[in-house]
Amino acid sequence: MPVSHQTADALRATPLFSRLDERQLLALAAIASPVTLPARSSIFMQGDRSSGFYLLVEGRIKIYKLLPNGRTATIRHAGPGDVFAEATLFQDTYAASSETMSDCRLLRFGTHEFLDLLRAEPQLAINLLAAMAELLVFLTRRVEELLLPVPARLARYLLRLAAEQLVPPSDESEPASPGIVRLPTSKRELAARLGTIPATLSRTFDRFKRAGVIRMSGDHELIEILDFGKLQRLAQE
Amino acid sequence: MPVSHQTADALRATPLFSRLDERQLLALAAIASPVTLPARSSIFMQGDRSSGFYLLVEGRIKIYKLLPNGRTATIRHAGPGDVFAEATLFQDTYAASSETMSDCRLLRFGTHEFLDLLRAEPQLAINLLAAMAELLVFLTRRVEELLLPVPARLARYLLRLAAEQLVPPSDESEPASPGIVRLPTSKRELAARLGTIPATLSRTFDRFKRAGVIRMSGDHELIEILDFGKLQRLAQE
DNA sequence: CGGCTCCTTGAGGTTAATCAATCCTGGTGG
DNA sequence: CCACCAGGATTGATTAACCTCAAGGAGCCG
Repeated sequence: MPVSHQTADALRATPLFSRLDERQLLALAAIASPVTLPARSSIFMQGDRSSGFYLLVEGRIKIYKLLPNGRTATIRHAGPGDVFAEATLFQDTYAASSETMSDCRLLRFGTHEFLDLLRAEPQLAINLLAAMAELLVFLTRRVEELLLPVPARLARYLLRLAAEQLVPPSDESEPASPGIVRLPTSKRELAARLGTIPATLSRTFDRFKRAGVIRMSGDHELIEILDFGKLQRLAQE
Repeated sequence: MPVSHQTADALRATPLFSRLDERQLLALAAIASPVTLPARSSIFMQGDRSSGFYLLVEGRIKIYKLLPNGRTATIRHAGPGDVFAEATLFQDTYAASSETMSDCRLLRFGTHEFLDLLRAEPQLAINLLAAMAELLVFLTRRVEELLLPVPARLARYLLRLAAEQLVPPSDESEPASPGIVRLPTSKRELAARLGTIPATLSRTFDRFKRAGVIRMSGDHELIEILDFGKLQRLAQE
């Protein structure tokens, strides 16, 4: 079984490529280059000449921009099944930088080859449009959120996390207790993701704790939400 | 000459629909509904059931979200030739609200009809992808900018304005003097667009004036950039 | 038991929002 | 022609949020 076989499996599991038939999947697999990277590797840098976009098969990555003052603006995080740098299909340089946050397996699609495929397969183009539409909505919300105070941003993040983890793929052990969420990143990364700094995030968590909204057990990545109502109120600034 | 004829003209002038042949343009024109709105009209509201997306033929509009605290987050402005609410093709409600900032002529494309066309015309899908890619880059920059201090945001805005107005369609009288830009919106709208409030914007303009970076003549919408270098430095935080 | 790295806590300063006048400027009517 | 009015724009004083810098834990691995 050639590499492209397991590649096709990964493609099949991706919303972007669902609704494609075997023939189309194989054509895709044929132009996909598998990439494996350890944690904290740079995938591409803002301004680099674009060489294609990526499907994240396994691991977590972040898209960010370096701010002139040395800080970094995290645009978004991505996990398995997510596609990133799609915009590069129509731009000749990357508009942001990207780095793995854990060990990652990726598939890279060369711009030219993928565009050819796109022209031949309307369904693929439409799926990509749908994926980009989702991203647009996400970024729109992101802009909105940055105008809210930090506690509201954190509250919204926690609520979203809770909503996502309520219906988990659940091929895992824990039955995902309603009020308990697991932070998928370090506090440092979360602070960046929320547009703030670790110190402020820490204090905000503390305020939530003292307000009886959340509780943190020994494991610092587990957060129990005690009062959804209050959290929702906090999310409204 | 039916309405669809002048509609087709408007379509032809739009990047999104360039590269389509006559037949395709007419098909598009057939499903486009002309809409005329006076200034300050609501086009759609966040949460409304989506009824299609828009091409702005004439005028200026803004896309914004109402924040829980009463303020509003301006996501972006749009002008003639711009398309907005494209994401709605794949979402069943509008993710943000939209309002005219001046008298406007628009073309509305119904979701269902446009999707049909999209399936039939790969080139159309690819053009739309390109447009969405551009928007993604724009929103990415927008997220980044909101993490910069207000003076840097204003500086970047002015620099972008200057860059745009350097190569104007120039079917107008003024030869677009190198250092003079015209604000396309009121200060109030600009403040919202920059994620701040009029008072702060005013003070920031004042700082720029006192630093010898800009000058404002009698007409308050005209700004002369005296020191591009300093402005660029300000844009870097 | 160091020596990491990550997170937290503390003191202080800066930015920008808020609240509230005041100032223009253009339009209106006396 | 000028007084007046309404809107936006500016300015001022104050407050609150949050960043900065810096010092302490706390866990983890050699």
